[in-house]
Amino acid sequence: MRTLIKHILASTEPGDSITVKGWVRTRRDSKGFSFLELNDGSCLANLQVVVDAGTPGSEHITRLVTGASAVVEGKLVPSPAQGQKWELRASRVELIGTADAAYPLQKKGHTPEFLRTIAHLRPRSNLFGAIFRLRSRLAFAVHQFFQERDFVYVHTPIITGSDCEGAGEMFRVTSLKGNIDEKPEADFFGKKTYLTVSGQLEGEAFACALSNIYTFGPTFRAENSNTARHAAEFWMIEPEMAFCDLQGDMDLGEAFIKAMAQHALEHCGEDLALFAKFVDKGVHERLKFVVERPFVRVPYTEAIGILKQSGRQFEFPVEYGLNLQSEHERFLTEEYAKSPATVFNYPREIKPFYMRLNEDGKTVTAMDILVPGIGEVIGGAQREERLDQLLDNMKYQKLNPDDYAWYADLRRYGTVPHAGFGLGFERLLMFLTGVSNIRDVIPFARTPGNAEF
RNA sequence: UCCAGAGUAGCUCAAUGGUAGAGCGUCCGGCUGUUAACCGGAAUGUUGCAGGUUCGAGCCCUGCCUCUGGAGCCA
Repeated sequence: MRTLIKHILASTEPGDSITVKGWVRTRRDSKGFSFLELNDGSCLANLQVVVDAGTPGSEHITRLVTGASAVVEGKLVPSPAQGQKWELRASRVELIGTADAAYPLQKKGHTPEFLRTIAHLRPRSNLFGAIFRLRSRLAFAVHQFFQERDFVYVHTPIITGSDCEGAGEMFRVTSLKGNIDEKPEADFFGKKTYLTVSGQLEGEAFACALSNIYTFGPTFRAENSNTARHAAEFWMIEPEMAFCDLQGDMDLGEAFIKAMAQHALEHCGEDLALFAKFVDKGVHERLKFVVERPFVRVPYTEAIGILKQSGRQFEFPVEYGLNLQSEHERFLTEEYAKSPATVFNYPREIKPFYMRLNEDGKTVTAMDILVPGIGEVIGGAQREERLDQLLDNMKYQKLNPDDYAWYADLRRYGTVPHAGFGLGFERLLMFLTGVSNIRDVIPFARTPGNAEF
């Protein structure tokens, strides 16, 4: 039976007849025997295997090169040399698949840019193995966080028929050939359909029945964004809470980010250490800081005042009614707050129709959580639960109420105050790892002009 | 989409307008309980693509492509 290397390395005592299966990272030959470094992806560390000349299978030792796959049986013994606690003394080696001289991964470090061009092989590198193990672990943490709080996981549709959610450009889904706009009624769904840009509206429907829900799934934006923080396909987490206001929403967002940082520190130590070494020296301090310190909360109007009085020359103007630019967000979180910052109560005119109008008639119950280095990771709001006001908001934003009839029904029948937010999973991962390009925290990135693999 | 920078060996990078190189990797040999081992030797190029200037272009000019950083849009 196969044992994963992470379990072998965690052993407290030696063992007989252990079987490992994995890929050779490097081989060092000595007179009469060889060292193999075997990795199976279960952890960052390799297992050192000692293969004596004459061991069954060792006749193929020269083909057990970097990148080759192998099965090894042997005894786990304490290593007599420095550098590792355990080593496997092989009693049998089986070459499964060799790798020729063209195998592109060297023992030396590669740049993430180069590894991106071989996305099918990069999970075999230390860095990307670590990133994707952490991604998996954090996906688990997301579910754990919400399930422990009695949130119900809702699978919102990926194909959607509403063409005006206002969250960005959408990808068209069609089975038509030729001119796809000519007869939408002849299309597969009998109307124009798109890949979802957000599960929020559907999430609200379920929150208005199951109380607390969350979604966690792929989301698509057809925007021609060419930055290190945008992808055309990304994973979004969207909780929605019935009987909840903006305060509760901000509390949840803050608790969530803290919980994710805490989880990474507790469960991803070995991989975090690699990020600290090669990606971001301060990753541990940053995560601890986020866990320990309360986030700073600033109303939008106050944020504008802070920016104006900062004495700082900004490239973009700071004025009430204008969106905060990257440079403004960066100042607020990195220099003013020196911690994550939550900005709330934004002007009505720069936010979508579904956000709740405040008593002042000018601002809405929106909130953004900004983190140092990344900018916005959470955008959320208390939703407008008053039917009349919702319809008024649609008119204000020049939207057609017919397109949102079912959404308005949620206010027509048993409406409740409710709130939620959206969080980009990849941006969270960037924050937790220090990795600066979104293409490097998603297995196969989809960006403008790039759908390789 | 806009601004800036960069494309040279498998990778990371050198190369006054004048014969295209190094380190690593690869291959061959040696040495060693080794640790991104070490020592010696060898092979490896349409200098991103297409034009232009010049006696001569990796280098200068024009267009295109790709990548990187920043910006916008956002998560």
